[in-house]
This record gives sequence, structure tokens and C-alpha cells, in this order.
Amino acid sequence: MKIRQEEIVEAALTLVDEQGLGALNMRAIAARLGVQASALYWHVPSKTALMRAMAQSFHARALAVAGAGAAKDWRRWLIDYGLALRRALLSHQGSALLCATARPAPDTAAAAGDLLAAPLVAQGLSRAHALSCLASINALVLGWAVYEQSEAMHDHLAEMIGFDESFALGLEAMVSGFHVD
Amino acid sequence: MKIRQEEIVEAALTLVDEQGLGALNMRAIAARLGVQASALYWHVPSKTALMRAMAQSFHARALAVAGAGAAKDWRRWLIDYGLALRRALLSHQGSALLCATARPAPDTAAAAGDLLAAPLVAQGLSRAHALSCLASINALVLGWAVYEQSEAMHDHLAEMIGFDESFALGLEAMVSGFHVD
DNA sequence: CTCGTTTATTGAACAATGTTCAATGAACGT
DNA sequence: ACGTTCATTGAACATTGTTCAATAAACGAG
Repeated sequence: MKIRQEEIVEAALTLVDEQGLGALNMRAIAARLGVQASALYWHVPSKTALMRAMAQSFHARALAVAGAGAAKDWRRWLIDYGLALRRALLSHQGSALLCATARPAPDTAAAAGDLLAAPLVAQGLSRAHALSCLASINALVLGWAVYEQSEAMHDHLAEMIGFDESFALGLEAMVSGFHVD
Repeated sequence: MKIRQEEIVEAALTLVDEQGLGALNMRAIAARLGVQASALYWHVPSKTALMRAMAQSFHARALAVAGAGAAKDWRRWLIDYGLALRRALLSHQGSALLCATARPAPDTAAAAGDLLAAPLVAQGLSRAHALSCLASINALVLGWAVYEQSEAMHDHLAEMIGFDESFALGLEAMVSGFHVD
């Protein structure tokens, strides 16, 4: 059986999706592809690198969704980006912890930062300020997703607050509080 | 050598502090206490439970710091709480990932929620709204701390933005955008 | 078509780690 | 002084990430 890197990432993602991040191990991924675990190491240098690739796919999706309509008002754009990233994370179980654990490679992160900051810079924000705002949005989304995808926390919080409403409240509050520098 | 649960948690915390979360294993903790790894299992049911206890100590510290002056304006109190939690997390390497991975026990979380919401409820916010705001603050702080304590992300972001300033900006923006329900 | 080279997979092993358990020692009340 | 409970040891087991020599499959040059 011949395998490609993409298939490994895909198999790993569906595995995490079905059985949680704790069940993500090389042998299970390999089994899903009908192959021995050691075969994966021809295509992927390490589990860490594999998880990095997995995490990048989430950011890529959010960027694709929100990056489309770059002509909107920058506040509206920030909110849409936050919502898109949140949806991308919540669409796969355990993705939040995955993204918290495995950060994208530095160069990819830099490129993503440029792409994300562009719509804001185009509307008058300085590059540093745009990145600062984006980082806060990212942090808020990631933190919320971690809470929601943690079973222990989920059960407890869900009784008292609505996740979607509370998140939207925090996101809109933050964006409305941002000023043009 | 006789050991207590507190000493185990303390040893584990300093270990994470010195060598990172990846170096946290039962044998290393035991060695630090001059004992075999299996001895720990008399005092602690599992590594997961141990990490839960470690994570709780951070939340307890932030709560102690911010909970003191409960008479302040609720916005001021939220900001102080966010700053305190951030300081608690940043004071130990890898604590953010620890708190993201190991959530506190449900009952402790409920009690903490009550304690945290009290100052806000006293000033007219509904309990649900107070918890919602607190959750957003927690998410923002945790997300930021994860970014800052991730070496790969730290190096990349530090060149462009100031962590303290950017965090403060996001926090104040969010709190200023919260409304009284 | 054939042979050598590159590409990809196997199977077996290793080290690290969480956890268990019978055996043993230490502490302590009666 | 003795038995009971508490606490630790030492050895093992299962699960992992990872490596590596051996091997098969694909493929290009002659």
C-alpha cells in the first residue's frame, strides 16, 4: 500500500475526531491506512511535525473563510474571522488542544500573519496594532474552544451559560473596544 | 523517606518550571523527592489527578489576589482579575498548557465560579452574565498565555508586538465592551 | 528486457513512560 | 512485644515514539 503525507494528516484528523486527542498515536494512524507504524516515518519526520501539520489545516480553513471578503469594515472582518476560526476548531473534537500544543512552523506563522493583517492595514491600522488585535482574537477563540472541548469543563459550564452566545458577547465586546491607532 | 501529597504537587510544579511540561513524569518527580516512582501512587491516584491539582493551584492564586478587593467597580475588578491570573500563569513555565490540559474537578470549578461571580453579582450583574464575562476573561488569558509560553510562537510574535501591552489592550477592550444586562 | 538505483514498507527492536502488585519495612496502638 | 495499618520498594507490564537493517516495489538507463 502506498501512502502520501496528505493521507496521513487526514487519517490523523479523523482519528482525533472520532476518538479524541488521547487516542492519537502512530500505530493507530498507520492501522487506519493499512500500513505499519514505521512506514509513516518515511513521509513524516515525527509525531510533533505531524501535529503541526494538522494544526495548520485549521488555521488555513479559517483564513480561507474569512479572508474572502476583505473589503468589509475592519471590525466586521475581525468578528467574522473570529467566528470562522471558532467554527473550524469546533468542527473537530480536540482540535483546540491540538492547536494549543502544536504551533505552526515559524515561517508559516509569519506568512499567515501577513495575510491576516492585510485587510486591517488596508483600512488604516498599523501593522503592529493589527497583529496585536489579531493575537487577542486568536487567544480568545483558542481559550474558549479549549474550555468547550474539555469534557469536564463543558458539562459544568453548559448548565449556566450558552457557549455560542457568551463567546459572541466576548468577541463583540473586545472588537468594539479596539480603537484605531 | 516519608512524603505528602503537597510535596508531590510542589515538586511537580518546580519540575515543570525548570524543565518544561514535557519533562513532567512520575519518575522525575519521585527522584526529586528521593523516592521510587511507585511510591507516589500511594498519595496520588494518577498523573492526571496530579496535574489537576497542579492546575488548581494557579487558579487559587489568581483568585486570592483579585478576590481581595471586591469593592472595586466591576470593570476594574475584571481587569485586575485578568491581570492577576495572567501573572499567575506566566510565573511558571508551561502552566498555560497545563491548565489547558488538566481542568479542575467539577465541584472545585463550581465553587470557584461562585467566588468569582460574587463581586460582579453584588454590583448588579446577573449570575449568568457574570459567569459569561468571566469565562471570556479566562479564555483570553489562557489563550494568550499559551501563545507566550509556546517557544515557537513566542520568538515569532515577540518581534512584532509587546506581549504585555497587547494583552492589556485586548483585555481592556473586552471589558470596556461588556455591558450591564 | 535487464540491471542498478531510488523509493517505500516491513519487522524487530529500544528507550521512555504510566501503572500495578506482591513483598518488605516502618510506625504505632494495645 | 506483637499485630495491624501505613508507606515504600523492586520488579514487572503495556503503551508509546522512534530507529534501523532487510526487503520489496517502482523506475530509468543501456
